[in-house]
Amino acid sequence: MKTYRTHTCSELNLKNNGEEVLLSGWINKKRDHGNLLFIDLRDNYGITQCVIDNKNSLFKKIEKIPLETVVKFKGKVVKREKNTINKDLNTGEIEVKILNFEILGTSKELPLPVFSDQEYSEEIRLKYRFLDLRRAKIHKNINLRSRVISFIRKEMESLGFLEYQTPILTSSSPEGARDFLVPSRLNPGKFYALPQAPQQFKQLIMVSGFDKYFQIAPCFRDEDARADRSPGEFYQLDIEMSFVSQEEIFNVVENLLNKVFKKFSNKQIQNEKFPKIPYCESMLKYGTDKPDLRNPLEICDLTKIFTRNDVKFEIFKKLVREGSIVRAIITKNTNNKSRSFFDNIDKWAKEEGSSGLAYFTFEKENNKIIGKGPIGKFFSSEACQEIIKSSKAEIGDSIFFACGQKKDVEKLLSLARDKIAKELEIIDENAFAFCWIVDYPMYEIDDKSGKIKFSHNPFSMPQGDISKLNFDNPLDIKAYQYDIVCNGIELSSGAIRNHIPSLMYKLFSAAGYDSKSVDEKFSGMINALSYGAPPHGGIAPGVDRIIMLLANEKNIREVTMFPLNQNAQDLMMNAPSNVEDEQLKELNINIIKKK
RNA sequence: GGGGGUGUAGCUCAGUUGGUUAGAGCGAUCGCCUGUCACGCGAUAGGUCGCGGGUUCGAGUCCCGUCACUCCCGCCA
Repeated sequence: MKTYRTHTCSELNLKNNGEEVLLSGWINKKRDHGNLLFIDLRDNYGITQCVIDNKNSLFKKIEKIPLETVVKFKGKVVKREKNTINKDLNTGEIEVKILNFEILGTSKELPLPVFSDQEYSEEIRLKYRFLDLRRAKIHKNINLRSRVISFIRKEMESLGFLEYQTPILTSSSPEGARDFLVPSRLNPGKFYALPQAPQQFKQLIMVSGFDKYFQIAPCFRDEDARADRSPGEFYQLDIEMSFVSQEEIFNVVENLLNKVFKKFSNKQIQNEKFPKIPYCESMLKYGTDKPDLRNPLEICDLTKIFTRNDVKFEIFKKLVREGSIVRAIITKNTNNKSRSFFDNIDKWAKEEGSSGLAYFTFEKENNKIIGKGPIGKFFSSEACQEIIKSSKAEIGDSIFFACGQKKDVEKLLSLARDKIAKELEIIDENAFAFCWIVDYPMYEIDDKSGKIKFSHNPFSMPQGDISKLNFDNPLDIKAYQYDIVCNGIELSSGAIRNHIPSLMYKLFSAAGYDSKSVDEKFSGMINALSYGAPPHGGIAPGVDRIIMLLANEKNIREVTMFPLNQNAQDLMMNAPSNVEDEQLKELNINIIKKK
C-alpha cells in the first residue's frame, strides 16, 4: 500500500483516465476562479494540474493553502476537454480531480518565488539555495550533472578503468595554488592539506601496478573565484594510465568527450578529431593558451613592417626600436562598418588599460592599395602590400594593431579577438570547438624574481632524447604536457609523467631546487619512483566546466548544488564560522585578532 | 591586494535638473469570479531608499567614507 503517491507528477496520461491516484508534491501555482481552482502540483519529475470546485466541501480549505506547501492529493484522473489541453506538460492531456488532501509540510511566505523565470540576486539564491534548487532551470542543471557523471563512470568502466579513491587529508605541496590547511590534533603544530588534485596519489597508484585509474575527484584550492571557477572546491575526472604514449591518452579522452557532448547536447562538435595546437602557435595566433576556436579571427606578427622606411607611424616605430612588438588582427569585409564600430573597439582597448588599438582599412584607389582610417596615411602602398601578404588580408578588410611588450600584446589581442568577434557576431553559438594545446614549455621565467620556474607540473616528462637534454637553455625544453580547451574554456590539463628519479633531480635543479630539498618536499614520490615505476601519464578534465558547457551556462554556480559565494562563504550553512575556544585549544591554535 | 558594476517594499525593478505624501509588477492579506495554465477584476498592508558622515532651506538623487553582492585583474603547478 503506497502512503504518499501512486504516481509521480509527470506520469499520468490518457491511459490512466478514470483511475483513482495519490499524488504528493509542492503547490507550484494556483489559479483561483473563485468557485473553481486549478493547482499545479510539482515534484522532481514534473507538473500535474489538479482541479477542484466549490461542489466539494474541501474547496474553501484547499483554496487557502499557500504556494510551496507540500501536500498529498487523492484524486481521480480525468481527460481534459480538447480546448483545455496543455501541450507544454507531459501530463497535459489529463488533470486530477481532487477528492481529498493532506498537508505534509507547511511553508512560510517565500523569500524568493519558486515559480518564476526571473533572475534573482545570488545573495538571496544562495541563502535559500533549497528554494532556488526547486526552480526548473537549475533543478534540471543539477540532474543533468548527475546523469553526465553517471555516464562518464559507465564509459570509463567499460574501457577497463577502475575508480580508486584517494585521501582527502594529505600533505601540503610546495608547488601550485594555495592550500586549504587542516590542523592536526594528534600532531600539535602540524597541518594536513586538502588535495589540490590527487596528482601524486594517482601516480602512486600507477607505481602500485593498478594500470588504469579514474576518479570523480574532489579538488581543493584556496584561490579567488571567477565566474567559471568556484572558490574552494571543484571536481575533476581524474585519469591516469600506465604504459601509454600521449597519443593513447588523447584517444581515450577525445572519444569520451565526443560521446558525452553528443549525448547531452544538441550543439555541433566543430572537429571530432580535436586539432592539436602547439603552445607557441596558440600564443601567437590567439594570444592565449585557451583559444576559442569558434572565433575565426587570428593574430599575426607585423613587427618587421615597422622597421620599414616607408612606414611613418613613428610612435610604434620608436617602441619597436626599443624592443616592443606589433601584432594585429584582420577583420574580413569591414570596410562598410561605421566609424563608431572602430572607435568603440579602440575605446574598449583603452578601458582595458592599454594605449588602444590603432586601425585602418585596406582600399583600392587608382589601382593602388591604400590604408583608409586614422593611421592609414602612415603606410605606403608597398607597405600595405607587404602587410596584406604576411597577414593574408584582402581589399575591404580592416586591421587592428597593438604594440607593446610581448605579454601585454598577447593579452590585449586575446581579449580583442573576443571583443571584435562579438561585435561582428561571427561566433557560432551552436558549436563546441575543442582543441588540444600541446608542447608546453617545461619552464618559464618568473615575472617577479626573474628566475626559472616550472611552467606547469614539475612531474612532467620532457620531450626529446632525455640523455641529450640541453639544460643551458632550459626555456627551450618542451614537455609532454597538454591541455584540452573547448570554446575558450580550459577543460583539463595533463601530462606524460617523469618516472625517472635521476632525470627528476636534473629538472628540479634547473628550477633551483637542490637534490636535498627535492628529497624533502617530494620524498614520497621520488622514493616510489625508485622501486620500479612504469611509464605513465594522465589527464584531468574539469567536471564542473564540462557540465557548464553542456548546460549552456556561463557561471559555474548554475551547475553546482551548494556553491560558495565569491568570498568563499556558504550563506546557507554559515561557513566558515567561528569555533569554540575549547576546539582551538585542543588543536593548539591561537587566533591573532586584527586591529 | 586592485579596478568596474549593483544596492529603493518579501522578490524584480522605475524614480526626471536636488523640491509636496517615494511608485509599478509579482508575492502576501481580504473580497468578487466555474476552464485556467504568467487566469482576470477590486481593495488593503508592506519602505532605516545598504550603513555612516557631509553639502544644502531641502538629499533616494550631489560629495566623502564604509559594508554587502557580483564581474574582471592579480592568483589558479
